[in-house]
Amino acid sequence: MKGVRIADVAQLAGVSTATVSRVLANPDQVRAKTHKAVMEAVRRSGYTPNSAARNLRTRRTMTVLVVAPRLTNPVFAQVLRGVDDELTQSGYGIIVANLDNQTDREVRYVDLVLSRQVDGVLLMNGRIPQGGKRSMGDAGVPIVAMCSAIPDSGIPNITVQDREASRKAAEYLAQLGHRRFGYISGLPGTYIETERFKGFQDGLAAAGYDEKVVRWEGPFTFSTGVAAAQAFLRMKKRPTGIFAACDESAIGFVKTVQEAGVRVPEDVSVIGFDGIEFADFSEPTLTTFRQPLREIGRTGAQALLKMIQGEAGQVDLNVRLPLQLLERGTTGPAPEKTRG
Amino acid sequence: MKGVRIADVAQLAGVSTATVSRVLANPDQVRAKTHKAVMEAVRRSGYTPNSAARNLRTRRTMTVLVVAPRLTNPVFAQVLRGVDDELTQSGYGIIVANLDNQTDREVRYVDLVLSRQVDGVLLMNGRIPQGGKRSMGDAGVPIVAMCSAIPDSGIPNITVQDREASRKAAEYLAQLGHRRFGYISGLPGTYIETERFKGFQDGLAAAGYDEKVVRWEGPFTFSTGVAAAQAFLRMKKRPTGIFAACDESAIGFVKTVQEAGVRVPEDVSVIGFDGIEFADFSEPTLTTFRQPLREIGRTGAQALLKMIQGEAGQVDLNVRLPLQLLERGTTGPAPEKTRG
DNA sequence: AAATAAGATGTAATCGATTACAGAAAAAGT
DNA sequence: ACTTTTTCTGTAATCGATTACATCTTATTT
Repeated sequence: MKGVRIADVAQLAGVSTATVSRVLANPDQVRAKTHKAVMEAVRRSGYTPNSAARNLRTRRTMTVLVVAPRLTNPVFAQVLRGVDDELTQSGYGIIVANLDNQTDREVRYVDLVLSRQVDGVLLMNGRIPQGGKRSMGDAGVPIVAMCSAIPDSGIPNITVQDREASRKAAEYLAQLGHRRFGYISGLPGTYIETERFKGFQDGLAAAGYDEKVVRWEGPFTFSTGVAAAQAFLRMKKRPTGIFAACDESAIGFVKTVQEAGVRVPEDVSVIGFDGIEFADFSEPTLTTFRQPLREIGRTGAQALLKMIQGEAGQVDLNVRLPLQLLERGTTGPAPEKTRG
Repeated sequence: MKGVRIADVAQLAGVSTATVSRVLANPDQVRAKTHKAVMEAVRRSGYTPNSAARNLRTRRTMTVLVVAPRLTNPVFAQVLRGVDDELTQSGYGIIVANLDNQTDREVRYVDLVLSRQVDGVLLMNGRIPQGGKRSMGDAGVPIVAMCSAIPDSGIPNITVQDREASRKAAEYLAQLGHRRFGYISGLPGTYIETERFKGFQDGLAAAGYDEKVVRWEGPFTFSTGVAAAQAFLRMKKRPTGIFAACDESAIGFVKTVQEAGVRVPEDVSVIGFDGIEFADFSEPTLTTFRQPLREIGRTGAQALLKMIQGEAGQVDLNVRLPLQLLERGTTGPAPEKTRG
């Protein structure tokens, strides 16, 4: 309620506001004696700079917006930690936009950016948020995409080798003797989903089994896996090698088929994607690709910081980090009778 | 890069900056004709108000800080959604502080509040963040606590009936015939943890078995459950009724003992706390108390908004929401031989 | 000791929007 | 047509910190 201003501190220390400002921003431009007096006045008055005034004058906010499609998805929560590591260290603050998978939530964050409340934006939602006729890109604020690239946007992106990993998933299943395949998608139409599906198809084609893949669609959630499992259970001739575009779907699938008496991995093998912590605790432990989530966040934040500092030229447009296949409990040899 | 100012719009529309400002803030104070002309100029120029200037002048930021102990914990992510529901509707923005269980991360958010970058604070970490000699409470900014109360602070809090539920957990296990009990704690010393442990003890006392409870300590994580399970497995005379202060620990425990050949719930029963989505997909499905997480968030946000609007008197100091016991797969009758 | 350079500090303009107050225009009343 | 009232609009102060520039000290060189 009080409102201690820089002028109050200046008066208390017997100097000008300019000097107080210097003490706080460039301590070495000021004599030791003055410095001490000012710091004492700051302490006594309990002064904290008003950031609105500072932002107005400096035209910087030292704040970055991070857009997540859904924050309850551990993947994004984890990437966020990496972002936080990096930005905190550089003195930047973070505003998190949780879209909860609803595109109409984008609007308000467009305003946030256009009204210059942030110095940069990190997107994990795979598209440039729009609102009315305005786009987040209009402001000229630096943007970096993480997890998903944004095609034809020219926006630097930090992703993983989705395609390569998905291809490997197909090869791995084929090698275990599986001949009928199922694919549980992520949100249809998204870049990330498309890449993973293509990779899986490529892998099957390379192994010579691309004809036989059943595809179940839905968002990146548990419920998609549950729905896929229900469809699976209704089939007469079931696939035995399943690849899910995210761990949550994979786990939803496993749990649901198990309840119907199908054994994993004896009757059906399942591979997930992401390597969320929870995948270590499903039963059986989920075979999956572990993403370097925290590193994605750190790398993205580093790139953004460079752009904010005007070194956009130094930023790689496409960084693709490798994934690690964790061979665990939900995959095994195909059941004898189904082998090709 | 451009920087369209309100003065530019005013010039374009042939009016004063005051009028432009009015059109945007109080459209009914201005003639229809003028309104139209200004809106047209706004559209043509692509004007968006500079929020730093606005915040400086109005002394409000329309932004709220939400402090979470750990964002990868689905409990807090879920509460955050409820907060978001409410604040977004009222036009407020959200800054999320993810402490990642490290107290030293509090510091920067103290500055954030003291420098008036937010109009209010929602705490989920069970304490008032401190930094240096300053406390987040010093600024006179409205604060509301969620999930955990902050004793002796006078800060309004929205919590659940932790104690009542924990007591019920004890009664439930006792009623199933269990006579030897285990308790997997949350972060020792926290209000929430203390409440849950006390409740569990009370319940055991009421049933007459309070002598026999083993306590394993650790934070609210999977790994605490894993460690508890390892200790459990080393015991000669093992408890059969386990209550965990959070679902993640419960799941970590279940998975780990299962790997060692212990059957759940035949050999040991486990009750969790929280009702995270993941608990629906563990094997067996976790018996737990479901918290109304989103409602906690909404209620907390509503209370904070009232305080911001100067109606602090209208705010209940202690709101305690009920929990729902989900009786599921990880609990069952005590093994015959152990019955008392 | 004087001249010059380097360093520290102060003055005042500036960032961009809001709003109290005054003044102009329109509407209503006589 | 002329006041009076009501409704709009403009002028200019204000929010609080930063910083270019000027001025005044202190240090260095000759």
